[in-house]
Amino acid sequence: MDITQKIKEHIVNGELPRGVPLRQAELSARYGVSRIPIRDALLSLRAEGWLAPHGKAGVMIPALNWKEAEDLCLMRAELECLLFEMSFDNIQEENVKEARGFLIDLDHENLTLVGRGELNWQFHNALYQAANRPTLQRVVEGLNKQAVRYLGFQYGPLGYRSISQDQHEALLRLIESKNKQAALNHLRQHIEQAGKLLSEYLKEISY
Amino acid sequence: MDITQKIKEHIVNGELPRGVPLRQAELSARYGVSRIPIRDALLSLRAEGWLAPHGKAGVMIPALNWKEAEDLCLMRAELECLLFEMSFDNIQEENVKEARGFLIDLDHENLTLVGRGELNWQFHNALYQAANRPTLQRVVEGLNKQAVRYLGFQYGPLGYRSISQDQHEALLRLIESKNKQAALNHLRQHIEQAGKLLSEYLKEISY
DNA sequence: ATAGATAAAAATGTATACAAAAATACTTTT
DNA sequence: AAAAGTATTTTTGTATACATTTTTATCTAT
Repeated sequence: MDITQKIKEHIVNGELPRGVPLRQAELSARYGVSRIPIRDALLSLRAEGWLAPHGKAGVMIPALNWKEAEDLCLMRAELECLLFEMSFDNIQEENVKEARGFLIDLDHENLTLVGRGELNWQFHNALYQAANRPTLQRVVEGLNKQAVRYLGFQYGPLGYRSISQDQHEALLRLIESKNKQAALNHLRQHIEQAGKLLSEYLKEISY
Repeated sequence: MDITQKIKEHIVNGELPRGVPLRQAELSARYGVSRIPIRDALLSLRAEGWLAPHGKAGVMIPALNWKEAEDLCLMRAELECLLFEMSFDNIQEENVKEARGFLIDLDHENLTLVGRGELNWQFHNALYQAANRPTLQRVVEGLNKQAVRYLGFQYGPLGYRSISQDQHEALLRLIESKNKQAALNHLRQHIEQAGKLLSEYLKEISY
């Protein structure tokens, strides 16, 4: 397994400390590799928004906050709906079938949070494939992968898992019935609702 | 000057070859540093969309294409308007003054393309500062910096420079007169027009 | 005591050397 | 002549060692 993925996992499940600088030498020892691949991982993670600068040269795990959660969901709502609209008329049975496959995988227990986040993205992505818009798709992918950092809350205290699954299934049925406008609205609501739930919760616990 | 910036400069002005794999050893010799900082730069540039994978391990400079240009402008239009709206009511005189400063800098000749792109972003960013939305701002920054790759066309064959400057000045005046809706519309048009011009042009020359 | 300057330490950045993987050239076979 | 397999070369990935920068601790002056 790739070091970058391991570090992500340890960020979401709290095995790595927030707010304090992550030291390359420590990580190097922890993961049993030299500092070079660690540096590569830190560079990538910083570019993806998983790490923030600490001081002049160090990095740290940034605190989760409602504003970021809200921004990520706002952006997802705007861009994913745009992408979904571009895709809708070209979606094939095969795409829906693929998406349903990921939905089944998501029902399994013992998945890591990052793994669950990955499947969640692959479900959505299966529906965007038909848009044939690589750049838009890549940015949306980035947003989804950043949102994974908040999955611990959504699946933990917020018990969002079954709601999410139901909405996903409903979305697939709207696609199959070729109801474009309803599907678009549903997707937007799906994303916005998750965002609201999450940011409200984060606002509460930070007081 | 940072290696990453140098490579960006050489990508936009065509000093580095498109489509073929960039070899770390070559770049290492060219820029007079070891392969480690080169690898760091390539990793960052790939994360920012300046480089694409080539084969299993290499990277290359991707071809410019109308679809990407269009996507970048579509995303900028959606997200920047959102950010600008959040910012508008809190924009201070000082912000406008700062923005005007960047506008003056942009009028100078002998600027590199990347430098010009940087100033262009700083102009826009000065107006978004008041939104206090770091995450949204960071993503918008990423989009703007990717768009720099296309600046060679906009400022070259399309002669977009003076049009852009005029629109920037007009935008500032709309802000000063506190005409929110007009300012929002103007910003959206400013971005969408640039996008259309660019993608139409790219479609033409590729046939 | 506190602020600033200076020295020690710890951490990051870079170079070189080696290992692993990938791409290429070359056979061999059909 | 084309395809598949193998050997060779090239290229990337990683470890170790060293240089530079940054941070922390200590000391001095007010």
